[in-house]
Amino acid sequence: MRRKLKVIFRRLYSEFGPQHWWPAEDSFEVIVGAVLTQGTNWLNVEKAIARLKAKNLLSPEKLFRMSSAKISTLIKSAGYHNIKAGRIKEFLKFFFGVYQGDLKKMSQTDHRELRKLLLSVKGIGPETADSILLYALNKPVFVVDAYTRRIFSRHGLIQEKADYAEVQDIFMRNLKDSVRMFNEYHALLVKLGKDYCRKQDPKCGICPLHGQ
DNA sequence: GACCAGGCACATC
DNA sequence: GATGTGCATGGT
Repeated sequence: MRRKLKVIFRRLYSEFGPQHWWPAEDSFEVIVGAVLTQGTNWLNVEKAIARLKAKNLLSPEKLFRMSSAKISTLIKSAGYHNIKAGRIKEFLKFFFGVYQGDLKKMSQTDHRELRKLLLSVKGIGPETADSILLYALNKPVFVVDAYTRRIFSRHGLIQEKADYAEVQDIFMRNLKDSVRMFNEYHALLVKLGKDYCRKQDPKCGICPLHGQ
């Protein structure tokens, strides 16, 4: 598996090149984006982020002071907006309650401990927590998403219903503890997923991993 | 109009 | 513990 994971990475990297993830200007934007993208097309997330930015409201302090109802109207394009507004507020309550809204302070917590804390926030599950850890705070955790599962199960490398921790373990046991590698690998899987491995994509059989 | 998208919590069996 | 369902907009 170790070798296979490396071969797949090299194949994807030579096909698509560096992905420069996460597509955001700063860490807080990553965090908001990580919540907004839950079960949602990234294009719809971008619209919501753009709206927050246009109104100069994409800051921890401003959103912390804002009502959920108000946040909800601003992020409408991202879908599930009532739910997600509440989730953003829940995160901010935790963030200000424990770290006074200071990203540096949060980043100083051991990442395994921080992962547990993030998972205790209602609305933050494993993928969102790991996205925050890896892409906002540069911690060495591998992010598993729907594309990762679909791609690897279609290529016979994992069981279709393998759970999150199981899939994550495969990557983290077999790859070096490298933030840069985890960052790029996940981003490349999403790229492959979007281009070739959507739910009923006829191109799936001719993706760049075919035959690997 | 149908189907899908970078999840998660909660109910029910 | 597994499986199903609600949450919702916008693109293809």
